[in-house]
Amino acid sequence: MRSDTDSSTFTERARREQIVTAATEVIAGTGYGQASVAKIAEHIDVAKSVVLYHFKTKNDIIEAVVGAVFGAAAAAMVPAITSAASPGDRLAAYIRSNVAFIEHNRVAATAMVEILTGYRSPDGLRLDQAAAAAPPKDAGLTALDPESIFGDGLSSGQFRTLSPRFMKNALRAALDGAVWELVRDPDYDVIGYGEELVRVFDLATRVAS
Amino acid sequence: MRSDTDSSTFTERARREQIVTAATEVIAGTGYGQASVAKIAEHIDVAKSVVLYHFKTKNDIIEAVVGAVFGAAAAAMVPAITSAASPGDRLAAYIRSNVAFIEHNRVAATAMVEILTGYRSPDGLRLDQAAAAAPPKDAGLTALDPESIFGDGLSSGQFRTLSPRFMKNALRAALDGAVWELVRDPDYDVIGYGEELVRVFDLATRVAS
Amino acid sequence: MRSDTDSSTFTERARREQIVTAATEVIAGTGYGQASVAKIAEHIDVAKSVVLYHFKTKNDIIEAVVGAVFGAAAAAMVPAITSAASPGDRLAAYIRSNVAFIEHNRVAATAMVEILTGYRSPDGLRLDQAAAAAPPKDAGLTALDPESIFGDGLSSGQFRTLSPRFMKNALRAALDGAVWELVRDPDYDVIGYGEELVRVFDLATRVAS
Amino acid sequence: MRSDTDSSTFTERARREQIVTAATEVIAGTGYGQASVAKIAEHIDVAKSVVLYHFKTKNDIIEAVVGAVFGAAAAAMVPAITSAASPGDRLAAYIRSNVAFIEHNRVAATAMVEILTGYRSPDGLRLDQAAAAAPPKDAGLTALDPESIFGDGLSSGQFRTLSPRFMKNALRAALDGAVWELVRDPDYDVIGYGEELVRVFDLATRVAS
DNA sequence: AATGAATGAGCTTTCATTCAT
DNA sequence: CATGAATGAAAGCTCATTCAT
Repeated sequence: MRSDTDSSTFTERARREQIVTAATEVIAGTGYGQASVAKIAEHIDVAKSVVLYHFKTKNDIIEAVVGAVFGAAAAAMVPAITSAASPGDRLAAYIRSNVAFIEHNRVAATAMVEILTGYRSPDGLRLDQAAAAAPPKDAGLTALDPESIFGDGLSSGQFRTLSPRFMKNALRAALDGAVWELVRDPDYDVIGYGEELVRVFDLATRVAS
Repeated sequence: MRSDTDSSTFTERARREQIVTAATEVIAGTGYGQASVAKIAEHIDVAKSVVLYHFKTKNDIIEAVVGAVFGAAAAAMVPAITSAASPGDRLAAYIRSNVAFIEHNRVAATAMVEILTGYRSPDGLRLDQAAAAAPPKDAGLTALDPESIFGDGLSSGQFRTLSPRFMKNALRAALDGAVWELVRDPDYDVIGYGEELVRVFDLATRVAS
Repeated sequence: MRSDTDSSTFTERARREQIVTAATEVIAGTGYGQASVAKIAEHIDVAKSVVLYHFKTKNDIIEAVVGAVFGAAAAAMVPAITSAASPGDRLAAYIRSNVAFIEHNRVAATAMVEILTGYRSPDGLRLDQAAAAAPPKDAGLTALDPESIFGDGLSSGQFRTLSPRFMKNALRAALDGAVWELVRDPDYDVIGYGEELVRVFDLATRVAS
Repeated sequence: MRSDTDSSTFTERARREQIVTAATEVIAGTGYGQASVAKIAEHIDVAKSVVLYHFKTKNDIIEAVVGAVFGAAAAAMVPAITSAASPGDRLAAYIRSNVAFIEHNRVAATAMVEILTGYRSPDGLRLDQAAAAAPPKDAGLTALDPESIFGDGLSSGQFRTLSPRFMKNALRAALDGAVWELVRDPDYDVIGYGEELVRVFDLATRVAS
């Protein structure tokens, strides 16, 4: 259980992955507050200690889950977004790739939102607040901040006069809301919802004709 | 120890109200997960038993908080909404009255979203899922379901062709998102955010000219 | 379980006393390291939670034990010491009252020494190191510091030239050693040992004739 | 994995020695209670299993540490003591060689007292109690029992009438106390303390003139 | 109406030890 | 020889809930 980066066995990596998956499923299934190390262990039928052998603290597990989901989301979304030319196309690509990710990764997406709303660091901070004090993220992630898309559209005159921050907040909330809706109704048409969002934000950003 | 509305003395009602207020503040302050009965009791400097004497279980407290906040929101929003004539005006009134409520009832609004995301019934259900199986709500609350506004606008031809459910989901998510943003940044301009939302949904519902 | 000073019920005080006694016995019997909250509770046949209901943390229990034993020791020793006139008499009174206390409070004395050697604060400090940073103790306790006795004898010329600190260290170690010896051999003649110590320190402090 | 002395390769012996040293340092540094097998292994950057491969149980490690320290102390003290002619000289040599050992082997001495006060065998016995039931020690160690020195001085009339056992207890306690003092204050003048002890025990054993 | 006391279930975490490789 | 993996036992602690007064 070295914490060095390279010295991980195959078995080790497999177990970690298994635990992260289990944690994701338990969090998505029972909510962040109810997800205990014991439940995660039970989920894959190993002793509680096995989980803590591979992760040391519950927090480490959560961080691993967040990293995995965020990484997967970025991998799925960034290419789609960066290949779009205009801010309008980028916005549509952002929305479509995000709902596509949600549709194809329901459990992961649900776990993510659960963590985002339920997690508190020992100091009482939320995940995003705790992350705000973190080192500068890698450049690719800028593509994942819709505020920059709205900013680009505004400064290039391709969007109407709008507040990038407000628009970004509304968009992120609407997208995260898709996950909650999916939890309520497993047959929810997330893709259709996404298309409606594309239309809404297209109409809402256009310059008056 | 009646939870029914009748047969309650004045003292009884006062205490319950006090406890509900305390619970609201504690939940908003520390998050749903960290809000224990003990902390609520401590907040108003009474014994833990006093709280459970008046409410029997923690879930009862939560439900009372939800009822109180929901009632207050309805009282603030319904008049504004029903006094608007067209669907477009009703939509704007809905948004404006909602952000106004959030702005003037930060604590209550925060507690509400905390509960919405953090609460699970003994069977693992969320509050909204649990409420879905509840008796039909009173008629006035229909005004509070934005889906009907979008439906009206659609059928009367005053709105473009759109999906009332998707639009409602997007709007509710955007409005709930304002609360999270307020939690992150106490100086967040919720009213300004609401005005941007009014614009967005106006542009996004208009029939093409 | 108010933490206010006065508002303690009779039952409350009785239980606390019972728990402190139990803790003292368990510590003396099994050593500080082995004394768990569970063992203390089991010792008086109550649930573990009962103990933590009355004391909140294990540390609080230890502090209560230390306070009780130290208080009892002070009550037994201070009068004897202060009623002695000369430094020589005070020294003898110190030794005799201390071994008498040990003889009549074997369990408490053992627990005390166990704590003194085994306890570590969360920061890794020993009890005496942690206490060193505490507010000035009450005046009566000065009598309990043998260093002052040696200092008085030295400055008044009634003792030979000696190092008060070294003498105090030797004396305290010799007295604490009596407790360890008593643990090894329950029939150990502590009083006799004390008399030999009185002789040793009399001979070792006299001015050369 | 032999714990016997024979049939051990060079590597084997080297590892055992390394582990014993590590254990000594960890115990001295963090206290007996906090010294885990994991910490010992980490201290020399090997896997926990390596430690337990060479020692089988934690108790075995402790015993090895005790044996090593005791052996080193004996090697340092016995020659000095046996080369002294009279009981009085032997006593002084005993004290001086002991404090010298402490001064030059702070870590080992600290570990020793930590173990002496903190260790309990599986049956709850202390190390000395457990050792009491052990086979007769080798002859050289008699020199290390100060009781024999006091006994000799008494029977040869070179010491005043005294109780060899009480005197031995007082002396051992005073010497062990030096280690605690050194832990509290790394600058403590152990040698000076030893000289004071030599004086004290000289004055306290002399026949009245 | 109020509350002190008690309790069991559950939480995260540490640890010595076993075992297969 | 060495080690990664697994595990049960136990630790300190929190909490909702029950009960007698």
